[in-house]
Amino acid sequence: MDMRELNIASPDTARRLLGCELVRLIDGEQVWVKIVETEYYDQTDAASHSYRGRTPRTEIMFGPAGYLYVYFTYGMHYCCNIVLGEEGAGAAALIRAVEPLTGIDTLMRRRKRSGVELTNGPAKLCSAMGIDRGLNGHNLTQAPLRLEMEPELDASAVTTTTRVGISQAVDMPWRFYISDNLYVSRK
DNA sequence: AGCGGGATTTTCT
DNA sequence: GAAAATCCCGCTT
Repeated sequence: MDMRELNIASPDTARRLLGCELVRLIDGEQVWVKIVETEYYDQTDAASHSYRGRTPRTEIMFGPAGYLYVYFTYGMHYCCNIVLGEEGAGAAALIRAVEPLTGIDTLMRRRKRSGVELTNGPAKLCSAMGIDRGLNGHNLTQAPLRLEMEPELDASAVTTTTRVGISQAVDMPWRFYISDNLYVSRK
């Protein structure tokens, strides 16, 4: 159960992150959340930021696994990924939804929402958890944002679908979510 | 419940 | 100059 499992650039690794936890230290409180929805992107994938090779934005995506890749989009939102694969792979798992476990008050203060609306989307969870440009390139073995590996979920608990919000490579079945989880962005 | 538009800025063509 | 790994609000049905 350690982060070396992230060194394989494969959709399976994005699925593997389901059920793992993120520990965010913010406003003096430890906020624990469980990852419940991910999508896989890599350099061979026309929908991926890494598709056209290294750029200033995608530099982190081409680095070692276990680091956070944060991007800004639609002039307004941040989304975060966990970098996967060996250096140079340009692969990552977009975190699309998480389930809050502790620190819900802290998340509500930042998000100005409650219930599933706290974290049931990639930009929503970044807003709730205070993830922005400042955490781009952050090493997830360290505070203030840590990844905690958990046992792999049984395949029967996971749903696999095509990805959300893209216009290229729309048929790749690279979105994964915990089937019965309320925080999944959409079913 | 579902559709359409606006917000707002980075990135690449 | 246009599109973008999104979200929210208001209007219609």
